[in-house]
Amino acid sequence: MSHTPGIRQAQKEQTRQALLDAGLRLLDRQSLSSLGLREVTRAVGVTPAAFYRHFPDMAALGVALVSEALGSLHAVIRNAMTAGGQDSDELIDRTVAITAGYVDEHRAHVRFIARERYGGVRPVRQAIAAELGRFTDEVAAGLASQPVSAGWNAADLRVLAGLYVDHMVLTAAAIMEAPQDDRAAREEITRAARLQMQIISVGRRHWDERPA
Amino acid sequence: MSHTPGIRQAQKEQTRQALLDAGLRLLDRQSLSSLGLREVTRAVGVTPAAFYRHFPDMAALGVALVSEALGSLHAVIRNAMTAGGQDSDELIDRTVAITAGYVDEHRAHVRFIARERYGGVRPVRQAIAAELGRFTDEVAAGLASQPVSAGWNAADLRVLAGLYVDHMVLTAAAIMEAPQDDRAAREEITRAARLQMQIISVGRRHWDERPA
DNA sequence: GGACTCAGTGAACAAGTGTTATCCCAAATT
DNA sequence: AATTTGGGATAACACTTGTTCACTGAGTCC
Repeated sequence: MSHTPGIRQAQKEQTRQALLDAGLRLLDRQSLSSLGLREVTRAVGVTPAAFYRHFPDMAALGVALVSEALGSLHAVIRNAMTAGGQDSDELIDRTVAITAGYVDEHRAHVRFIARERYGGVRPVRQAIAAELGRFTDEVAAGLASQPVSAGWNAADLRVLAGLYVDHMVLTAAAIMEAPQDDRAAREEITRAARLQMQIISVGRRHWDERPA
Repeated sequence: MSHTPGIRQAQKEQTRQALLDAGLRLLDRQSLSSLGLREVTRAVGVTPAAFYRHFPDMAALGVALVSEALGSLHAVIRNAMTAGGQDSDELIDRTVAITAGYVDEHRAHVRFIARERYGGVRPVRQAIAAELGRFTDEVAAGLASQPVSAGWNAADLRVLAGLYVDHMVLTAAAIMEAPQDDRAAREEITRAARLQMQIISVGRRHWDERPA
């Protein structure tokens, strides 16, 4: 399908992307449920009616933004988990560093996800939940392939993975909320995030030693 | 101050409360940044101009809702932490049960907090962050008074407390998002929440045994 | 090279919005 | 009993909003 690129499709894709970009930028200071169609088209320099050539409504634009924000993240996660040193602390340090780096490069996307995860637009909430669920599956699969996971069943491993994923999202949100230039605050946040991940990991390693 | 109750103040307080109630109800399907002043006054049956007798703008109403939602929770937390059996699993079960019960009784408030924690209205975000910070302090104080906390310094204990608080908020949000009558889904969520708290608690107990 | 497709235009629509100034009248104060 | 206070009503202000419709003109297809 879509056998011919064509000038036409390229131009359409271009203004579609412009709508997404403008929308994301305008969502800096408000949430999706208050973002107006005219507001977006005005920012792009296009007639309000043109919006309907790309999205049926703002909710659809929001769902497209979810894909844009989270779609490219699967590869990152897989890399981070499978790569390199088995040493737990180093893996944690790297995970937090990757998270922090991702926030710097995709600040607006991170804000959007944090804001709309429990936001006022149902289809967007569902899209985010579905995508985070996929992340959880991938993390669970990664955890399962580690020797420490002996004695864990699949269901419990997914719950553990969910804990990691939620923690990652919260950490990203916290970094994003901190003033961009306040290095001390940022260091404090990443320190806390590392510490929390370490606590969870220790709990995982000593899981079978818990009191009956 | 406010030496006389007076019919006047009582009536004022009454419509103020009506504005808060109507606002909270309307926030079921949208977020604060899209909630209109006229929308709220219409729901109460009052003139738009009357709104200004109680709040300078919608952000102020939002901040008031934060107090209403989280202000009464401090006592609950203190009770839950100090009360009863030292047995860890039982404490966890009770904590999750209390959380679930709270969601049932204050569904709209929980939704509001989850939605606006990273929402589009700065003063509201700050109010929520401040209140959750106070919760974290209280939990940290509670943890400090437990024997298991030997060898933990205050800063790290606060980070651990933050992990518990964030987990509680996420659990409440998850319960709230599940269909109200789907008992299976709800049981699955609370099961996961208990398991996750247990992992964290095991990590805490075995903290000093982690590899150098 | 002529027919067709379709992204974007321009204009009009019926509502909706926050905010202000002025007035009213019951409660509070003296 | 006379005066002041202040919560709420009324009405108007100048905009903004989503959606529709027939249209134009460049890109595509045969």
